[in-house]
Amino acid sequence: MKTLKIPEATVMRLSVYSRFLEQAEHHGIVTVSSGDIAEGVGVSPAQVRKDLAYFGEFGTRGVGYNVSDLYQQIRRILGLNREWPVVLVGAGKLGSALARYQGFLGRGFRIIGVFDNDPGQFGRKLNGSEVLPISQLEEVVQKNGVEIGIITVPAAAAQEVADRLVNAGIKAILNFSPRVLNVPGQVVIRNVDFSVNLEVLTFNLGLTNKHF
Amino acid sequence: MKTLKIPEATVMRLSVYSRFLEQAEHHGIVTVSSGDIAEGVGVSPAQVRKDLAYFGEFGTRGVGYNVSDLYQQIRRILGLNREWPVVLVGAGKLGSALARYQGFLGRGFRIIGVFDNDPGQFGRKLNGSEVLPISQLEEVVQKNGVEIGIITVPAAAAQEVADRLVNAGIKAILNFSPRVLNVPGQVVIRNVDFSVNLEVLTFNLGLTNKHF
DNA sequence: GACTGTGAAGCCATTCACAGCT
DNA sequence: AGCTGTGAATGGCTTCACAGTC
Repeated sequence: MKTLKIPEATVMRLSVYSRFLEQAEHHGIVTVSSGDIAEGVGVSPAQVRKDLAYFGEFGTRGVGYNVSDLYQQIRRILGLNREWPVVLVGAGKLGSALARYQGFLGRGFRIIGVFDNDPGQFGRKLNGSEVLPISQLEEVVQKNGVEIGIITVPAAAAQEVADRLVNAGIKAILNFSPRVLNVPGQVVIRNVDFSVNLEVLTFNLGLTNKHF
Repeated sequence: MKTLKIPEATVMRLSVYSRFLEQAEHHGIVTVSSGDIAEGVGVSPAQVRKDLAYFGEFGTRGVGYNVSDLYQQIRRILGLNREWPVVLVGAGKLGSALARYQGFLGRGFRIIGVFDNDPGQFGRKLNGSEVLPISQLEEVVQKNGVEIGIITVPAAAAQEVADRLVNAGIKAILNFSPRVLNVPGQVVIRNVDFSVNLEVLTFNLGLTNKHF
């Protein structure tokens, strides 16, 4: 089993390519070149080809790529050729918005449980499932073989929730709280930090005046 | 004006360091070493020192960094030593959640206008401001000198909204829609794409079985 | 003794440029 | 002729290792 390391940037771009291809297929386009994809998503054609080359040869020289073939291949590479059950902890504003977000479903993610520690939230309906007490987290995770958890609790509670998710058997966490979380090495974690993103913007806005 | 290029990863880490320092200050800690910061945010001590070195010498050899000094320095570097008015377009679930998110205020961002094209939304109160028709976007942006816009509309409407923001004079956009946006080169753009983040997780979960 | 600041080395990702196929 | 696949070159970020300072 040769484990060639794939750059994370490549994985993120594959996800974007797959959405581009989904659109292209929807528009009835049969074949695209690396240049078409590149233009559509804002990268270089060489980058597109290199990214794909990590995983095999999907195109035809002189022609390009078959849209639906490549789309399916990338979905398979990303692990999207199945449905992924997801639990979400934190039924506040952001958690509720995510639980109702339709974009996840179309890509194979199904939020099967929303948890909170505020009894006032229990039973609230969110897109099919209802808000459950956090005490039921372990049971739901284990009964459904859930591997992915989303954290949308305030910063102060985030580490405790992460520990609990890991203990319940979760293998990957998407963290929306503005906190650096400690998890065991085998657990995959990604942070989506709104303030960091805004601050990259303000830094760049400031560059015009400053001199570093 | 020497314009040394700063890696974007460095800017993102600075934002994380600043939050770590905010916490440290709050706990009454006076001095920290690069190793302390590194441990707190999960990077190497050398990385912390290199990141800071792009901007000057903020520490004392043999001692470390003064917490509140360094905190203020980083805030200045990121452009956070002022308040930034922000407009948000798209008063759906996610937009409403963001408009109410308290974390922004503490870091100097104030959402002064929320816009939508659905008359059913007009007038709804969101944390002080109310939802306005998109036709008033230009006026609010210009009257308040707004430079930052947040897009939380569905994918199909995102490019049109981006064009409109740029036309109104917006200089930086935080895009939450799952779409690659075309904007003029001088406009800074950052994408926060929930699906891409989840798909990086599923890719990594799949790595255990697959062999690339 | 402890810790910063930094050139040099090492590593990783992107771009180039062209051979190879249709 | 057109476009992919890929080794080689480039560029950029991170780590190393140590001189400099307190």
